[in-house]
Amino acid sequence: MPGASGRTRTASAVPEAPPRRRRDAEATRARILKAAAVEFAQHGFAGGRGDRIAQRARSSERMVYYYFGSKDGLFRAVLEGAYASLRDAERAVQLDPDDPVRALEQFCRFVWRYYADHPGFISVLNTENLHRARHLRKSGRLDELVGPVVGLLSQLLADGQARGVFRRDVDPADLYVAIAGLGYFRLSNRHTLSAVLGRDMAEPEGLERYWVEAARMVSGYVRGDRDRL
Amino acid sequence: MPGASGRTRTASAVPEAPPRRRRDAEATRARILKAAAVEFAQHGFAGGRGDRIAQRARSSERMVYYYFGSKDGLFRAVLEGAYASLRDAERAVQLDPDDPVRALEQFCRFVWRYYADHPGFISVLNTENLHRARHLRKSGRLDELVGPVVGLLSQLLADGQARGVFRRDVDPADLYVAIAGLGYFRLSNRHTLSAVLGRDMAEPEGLERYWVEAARMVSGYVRGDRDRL
Amino acid sequence: MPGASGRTRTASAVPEAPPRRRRDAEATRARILKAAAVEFAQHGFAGGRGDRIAQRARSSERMVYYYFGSKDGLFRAVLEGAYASLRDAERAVQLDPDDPVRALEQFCRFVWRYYADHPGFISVLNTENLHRARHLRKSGRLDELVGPVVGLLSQLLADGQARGVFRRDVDPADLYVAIAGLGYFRLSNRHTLSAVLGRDMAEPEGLERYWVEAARMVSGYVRGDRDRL
Amino acid sequence: MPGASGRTRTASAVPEAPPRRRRDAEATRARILKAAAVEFAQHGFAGGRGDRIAQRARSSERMVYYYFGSKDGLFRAVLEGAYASLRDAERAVQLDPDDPVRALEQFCRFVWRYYADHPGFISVLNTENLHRARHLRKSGRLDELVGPVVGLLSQLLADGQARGVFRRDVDPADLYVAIAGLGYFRLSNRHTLSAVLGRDMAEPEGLERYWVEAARMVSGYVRGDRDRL
DNA sequence: TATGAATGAGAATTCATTCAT
DNA sequence: GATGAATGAATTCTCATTCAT
Repeated sequence: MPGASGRTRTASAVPEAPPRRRRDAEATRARILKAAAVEFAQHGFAGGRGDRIAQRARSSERMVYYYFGSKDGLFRAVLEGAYASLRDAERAVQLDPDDPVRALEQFCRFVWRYYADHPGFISVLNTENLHRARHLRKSGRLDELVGPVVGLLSQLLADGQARGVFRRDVDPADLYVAIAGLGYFRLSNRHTLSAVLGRDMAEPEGLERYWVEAARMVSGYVRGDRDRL
Repeated sequence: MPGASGRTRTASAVPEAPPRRRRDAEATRARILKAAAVEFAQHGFAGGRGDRIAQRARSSERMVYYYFGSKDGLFRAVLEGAYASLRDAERAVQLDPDDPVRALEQFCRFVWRYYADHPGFISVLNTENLHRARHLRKSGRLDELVGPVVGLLSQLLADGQARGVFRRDVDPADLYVAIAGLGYFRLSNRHTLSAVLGRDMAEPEGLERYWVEAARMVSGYVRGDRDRL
Repeated sequence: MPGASGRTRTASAVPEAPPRRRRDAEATRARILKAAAVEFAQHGFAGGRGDRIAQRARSSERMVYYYFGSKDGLFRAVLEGAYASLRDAERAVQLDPDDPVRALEQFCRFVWRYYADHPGFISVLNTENLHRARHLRKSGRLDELVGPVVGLLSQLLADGQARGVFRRDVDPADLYVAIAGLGYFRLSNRHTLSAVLGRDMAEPEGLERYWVEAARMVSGYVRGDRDRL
Repeated sequence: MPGASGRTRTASAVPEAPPRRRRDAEATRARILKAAAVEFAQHGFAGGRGDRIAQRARSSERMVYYYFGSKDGLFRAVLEGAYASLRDAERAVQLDPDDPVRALEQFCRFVWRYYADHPGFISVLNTENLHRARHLRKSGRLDELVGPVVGLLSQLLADGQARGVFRRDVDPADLYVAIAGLGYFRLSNRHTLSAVLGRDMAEPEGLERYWVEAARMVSGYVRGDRDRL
């Protein structure tokens, strides 16, 4: 658990240990949220257990309710956190401004790598979809959270179109869904796929090879002047 | 349940006999299985409730245990049923034997339509992945169930390659994953996507438009001689 | 606890011990209901504890939910039982058919004695009124439960009026409320009254003396030709 | 709270001083007490919630404990307030000193109207009786609070007896209980009575009609020389 | 005087499962 | 083959209250 390592009881001489604030509400809340993210990612919403969350957060079940009100409230906070993290990452993406083709590949890579690096994100999204997005719809912070997602891709597309390297009849949202799907499914369903195909879907080399081909697929499609099927 | 139908004693000639006990048992079992499929699809494994299953099956919780032993056993049966249904559908697919390009599109369409027509399949797979495929691995019927999935696509690819219309460096399993992902993700995550993108991801016209483009993407890639990105 | 006395483990020779039926659902249910009546009478609805009920019923909390579904359901059952008991008692009252004045006094005595003999009835009614009769209104068995209450008094009044011994302008329902109030309040509020008046309101002699006067009050009023105040 | 008002330090001459702290404290305390009275009247003691009280008082749960020490202490304060209010109202009653019969009716009317105007009083008394008057007995202010209640009626009775219009064998405490019961029960049990009798027991016209008859009943009884039943 | 953080104990209710016939 | 009764162990959530500043 990152951040948890430095929390020693007696203030040691180690200077980078942050001075534990009074009765550190923020830290307690954050630990609970983090623990909940792990728990829900591992077990889903219905399978997520309050006592395990409390234990992992080195807090009590009571505190979970103190800060988040209910299991639903807690899950909503986890979900919002997941979207907020993605948004923050998106804001930090660097896309080559001079080469739309390269930028598109960078975009794909960013999205796919994000999925690979954040298995909890996938799991929480799947769980939320099982619940027909009811937590998300109750959130109120939706607009704030969703961020640039498609915007980034739209710009990129427009840029490529202006430069004449991308076809003009591509719907940005649909393209986004396609790109996401190419990366998401393989990881989301890696356990059943691995069982069925007899090959570990998350294994780095295989994943890299897949991403290369997937990027080719996307790129070819977006540039794809000639293909009429 | 496939294969279960033939388990009746050779039907006697007496027509006015009341529906045989054996039949009732099979029917009860089938109703429970069906109800469980719906329940697990709607609520996941942990969220699935025995009493609701019993009620929907017009049976009792006791019978659920009588026939399936445990909740895990029941879920496994549901999962096996889901794979068996897909396998049966796959066996029935008709692909144009003379036109690999067309056959590839038919293949994509089949897969995607299957997902659209069987939302429970998606949900149960997601649930099983949350559980790291533990039911599937315990199944024992895996080989029997998985069926031709990739085989079909491999053949198709080989055919197209032999005819010189498909590139030769395509990994069938990876292509399968890509195709599946293109169709799966949009439906699997339709609730969060709909909330975020403000557009119903499962709406028929939008879906059709998306499939057209996705098929183009796949087709272009597989044929895609020239594109080196 | 009536009925509980004979429940010996090994069937003794005592013939009046009812043979404990198989896994006696009816008896278990009845024990829980009885225990709940005591608990709610002592502590009200909110103050009533499931574990105490289970313990007193020599059963488990789980069984409470098995038979009554919820705390509200249990309270409703208790309430219905309370009304049903009153109704049964009312049905059994013997009023002098030849002397309305005497019958009226018998009626009062019956009502008041019922209150004195069933402190739990008073307590449960008070609790239900605190809850604005929400359980009663949800009951569905209301008509069946309420029974002859006012009917009995109406008849009695009509009889006395026909014989010329009762005044004609008496509203039966209002008279019922007055009679009930005269007996109910003293017992319902006996603890605060006892504290304030420094005298035990439920003490038999005092109660008897009070009833005599209260009956005089009612009787004088109903016969009370002359008094115009 | 009576007597609490004079606790400010002798007001300084500085007029532009912000509202004094002491005053704020009193006001907060008063708001909490008021909110608690409403809460306990609505939900009883066990059902009364500290957070709702705090919210209604625009204060915090912490303050409730700050001022009243415990839930029991708070309820005791509410109860004492209820009795104090009744006592104050009793002190202000105007009874016709020249006409005992009229005075008796005025007394009844006062008591009954007080109940009708203070439903919270009834509810809190019922709650306290459920708790066998334990808060009242712990109060210590009992004598101070109970006030003239029966005294007033005793005097009235004595006066009427001296004038020869009231019978001499009436016990004042019992008469008080009878009068109170006549008015109390109808309102205390109005929800169940309304459900059972199908008529709103608190509806003004019906209530007035009832009171007229009840007063007749009391008056006839107290004057009631002749009636020997 | 005031308050945000924290909490142990316990509340109602549910879950998957087994017993006994 | 079928079923009603029963249940131990959670599980979510609440309650009244205290701590630390």
